[in-house]
Amino acid sequence: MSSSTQPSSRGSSPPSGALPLRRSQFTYRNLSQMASYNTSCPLRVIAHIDLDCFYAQAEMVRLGVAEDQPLAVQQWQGLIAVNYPARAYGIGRMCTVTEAKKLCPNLITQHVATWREGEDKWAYRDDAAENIATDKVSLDPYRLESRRILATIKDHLPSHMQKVEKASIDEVFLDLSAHVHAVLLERFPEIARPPPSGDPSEPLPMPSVSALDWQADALVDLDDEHAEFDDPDWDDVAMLVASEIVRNVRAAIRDKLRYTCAAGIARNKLLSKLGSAHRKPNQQTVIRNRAVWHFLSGFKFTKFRNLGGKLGEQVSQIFNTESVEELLVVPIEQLKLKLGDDTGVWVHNTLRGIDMSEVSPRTQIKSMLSAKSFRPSINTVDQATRWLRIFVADIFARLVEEGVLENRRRPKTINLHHRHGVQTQGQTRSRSSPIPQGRSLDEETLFGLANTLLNQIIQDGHVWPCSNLSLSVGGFEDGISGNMGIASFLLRGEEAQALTDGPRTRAESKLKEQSQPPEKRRRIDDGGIQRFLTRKETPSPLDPIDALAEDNGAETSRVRETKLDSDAPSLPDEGPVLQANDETAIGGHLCARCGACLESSESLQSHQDWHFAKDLQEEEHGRLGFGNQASTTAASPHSGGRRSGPAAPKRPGRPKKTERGQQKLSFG
DNA sequence: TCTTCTGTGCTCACCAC
DNA sequence: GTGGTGAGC
Ligand SMILES: Nc1ncnc2c1ncn2[C@@H]1O[C@H](COP(=O)(O)OP(=O)(O)OP(=O)(O)O)[C@@H](O)[C@H]1O
Repeated sequence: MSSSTQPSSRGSSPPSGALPLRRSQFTYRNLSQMASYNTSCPLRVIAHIDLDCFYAQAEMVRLGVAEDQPLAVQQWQGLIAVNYPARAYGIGRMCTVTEAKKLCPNLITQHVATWREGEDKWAYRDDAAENIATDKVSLDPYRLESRRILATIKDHLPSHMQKVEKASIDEVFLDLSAHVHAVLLERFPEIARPPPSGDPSEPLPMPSVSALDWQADALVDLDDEHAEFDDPDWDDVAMLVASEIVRNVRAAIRDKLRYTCAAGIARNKLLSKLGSAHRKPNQQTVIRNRAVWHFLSGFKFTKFRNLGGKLGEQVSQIFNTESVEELLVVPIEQLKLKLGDDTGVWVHNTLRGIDMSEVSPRTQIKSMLSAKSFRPSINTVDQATRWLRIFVADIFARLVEEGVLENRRRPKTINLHHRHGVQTQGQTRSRSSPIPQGRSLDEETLFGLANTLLNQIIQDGHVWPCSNLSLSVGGFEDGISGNMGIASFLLRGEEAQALTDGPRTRAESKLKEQSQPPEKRRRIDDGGIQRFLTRKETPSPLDPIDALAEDNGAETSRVRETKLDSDAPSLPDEGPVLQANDETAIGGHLCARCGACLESSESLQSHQDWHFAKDLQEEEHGRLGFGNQASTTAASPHSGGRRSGPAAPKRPGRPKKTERGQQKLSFG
């Protein structure tokens, strides 16, 4: 149990006993894997940043109230966010406004902004709570603040190393591996040189430091008895560098925007997220690899991502425990037997803190929804139509804020959801339609489409009473595809970033983990290879990347099959990934530049365009302070894409990905 | 304090068809 | 591609 992720094996197995000096457990290859964001790199460093009581802070900033002023954000009669000073009074999300005020008479309860019929903009209104029947909540102030915060975070990372995933309105993941790699090479010239033997599998020398100075607010989790006896190895140093970066990012957020946040730094998303929740507010937690087991063993596994719902419930029922420690003794065969192969392996890995999921460099939204619950229900077409106007105003304003009108990135579909009946029960129905792409998109067009959808729903009958309506638009991601001239590669900001990181992003989306209900049995199979080879989601420049990602089978199989190691601290990963045999076996089109195999000549062309754009970008940015040439390879598809494998254990049961994973297995 | 709790208002991902 | 569900913030 403990031993698998324990550093117990740390330092005990230098590959070559003949070396005179103590060597790192990591190799030169491991080090260079950082530069390419390889998900199985044992030196990978991921950060999770979570804003403290976000909506409450947003209101504090907007209103300019003192830091220690208790404040809660009100939505109708409930509280949706409570700041820490107010929590000290025992006020929580469950409280009603009245209860909360009783607990703390000094409490500010700020109602969220609302839309109101006849007004052309959302506004903060004193009488919002009494107008639940006519007002519609607007969460836009928080979305706008979220964007400023995201921009500040990005601004504090080197322009070509902004691997940032917006995980929710107030959370981001950062893959700091390449950034940390660059810093390491600068600070430790001895590892910037090539391996003396010329063999990348040679162990690195140990870091030339004997103790690491973890700053006061970087909270290092305690290790068990033996841990601190070992000198720091490169993974510890990498975490330390990352914690400095994160501390600086947090300082920028605080100094420029006046927001505080919690952060977790660890080797993957799973652990960094648990880390950020561990000490709040306004603190950061580092979970060094050697501390992983100790850190996890105290948890209930139901706190882990994807185990908080039905799957977690199922697991705790079957094994009669919610304790990580107790479940760790269950053999993988047993987990596979009871949960299915994929889910069993996924649970086994997750319990050990193993998570190879990618930080997807995505910060743009994919859909937008505007909704209203009716209490009491509404009963006429006229009422519904008037709500549609408000939804459209809301959505249109948000589209404008997104810059959708300027960009070519516009939604492709519009969807109306309807709930029939009273309260939260009742069946739901929805109708969607394409948004015409020829002409410019305006509010009236959207309203017309929404009305058409409403009429369709009405025609199907059983409409009234209606307890909920929502309008959404989606399909944004296709906007950047289309025909790809060179010009379309010369995008700024995030779109350019998306292109740059595309390979890895796409790789992730294939094999990464997904969330899924245990019940859905995944079929291993069938559509397998064909589907794998022919899949075409978006004809975008990202595609080549997909192709690049395809060849990670070997790694995938290795991981899935047990050894928790590649993501485990004790075993630096050797990646089997060097050969391109999978691709050639598939019979694709090879890129002369990086050896990637593309699905078609068209994909190859796009891929080559990508290289071109990437070159331009690098030229523009110039070389950053790398100690050597590593930066060239850092973001290039060859290293990153091919090697980086979604060795991720796939998530619980989901079939589609599972299929792909299975495919990969058959390849590997 | 903690998504062990409410309800509402979101966003994303997956699945069958 | 369309419509339904689940999970999380
Ligand atoms: N079920 C929900 N319904 C509506 N809004 C929610 C819900 N859960 C979370 N939110 C909103 O999303 C924001 C982020 O949620 P999160 O879970 O991170 O808690 P938080 O309020 O930021 O507090 P913490 O400091 O514990 O992170 C919150 O401020 C909150 O208002």
